Amino acid sequence: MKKEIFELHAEVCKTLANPKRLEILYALKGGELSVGEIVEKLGITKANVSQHLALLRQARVVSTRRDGVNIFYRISNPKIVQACGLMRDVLMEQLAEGSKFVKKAKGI
Amino acid sequence: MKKEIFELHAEVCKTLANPKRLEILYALKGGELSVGEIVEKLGITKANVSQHLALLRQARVVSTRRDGVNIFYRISNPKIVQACGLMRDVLMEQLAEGSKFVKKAKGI
DNA sequence: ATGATATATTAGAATTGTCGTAAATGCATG
DNA sequence: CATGCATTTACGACAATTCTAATATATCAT
Repeated sequence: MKKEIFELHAEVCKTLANPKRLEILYALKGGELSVGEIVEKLGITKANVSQHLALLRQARVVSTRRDGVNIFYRISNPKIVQACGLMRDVLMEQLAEGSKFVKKAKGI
Repeated sequence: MKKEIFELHAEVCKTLANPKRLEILYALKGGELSVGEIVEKLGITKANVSQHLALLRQARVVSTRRDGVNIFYRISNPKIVQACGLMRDVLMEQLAEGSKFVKKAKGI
């Protein structure tokens, strides 16, 4: 019953489970960008950016708009950004906890 | 600078990017469970559940408590659940959109 | 210490993800 | 229609995941 939901959910997570794709998403947080602009901004190969964008598009995490020669990408749903923000929060808390532990271990 | 953050963030996402691990997480939403209870609840091999739990533990998504022979797992941070909830929302919206499209295509 | 139960770890095979190079497509302009 | 620019696709090499089956560790009771 719910198995398919978990699989779809995992697909979405898989799409977010790559540092370059996350970097692309965060670049798009400020508004839509063309492929070329993303390439320039992140310093990744065009082909590679295109491949990652294809995955993001396929998962409907981003949407596109063509303007002449350029194709502009934008984040489809702000909730994706929210979700990423929460995960980042968790990460930051963990890092803070981590340094606390380090300090504790060092007796500071 | 931020590259490491994106990599850590991707690690967290990778941890969530598996249907069985998501199923485990959702099982733990109702409170802590022992490994055996998870195995029973989800119908996955013990070894496999253990492997998935190891990954979740490593990513600090879950925490453990030993009580005699049993080890109880719980979700470390409620924000993880929140994030998953948002992603699921997006998914549901997409599914709704999808059926709308289907209806449109069929002329209903 | 031995056995019984719960959990964890390991090894190896199959599948999947990533990235680079090169070739291909789409669109605009001369 | 030929050329140039933006983007995508194809394909091969390599790394990472996932599963099963077997083995190992930990705890408790006897």
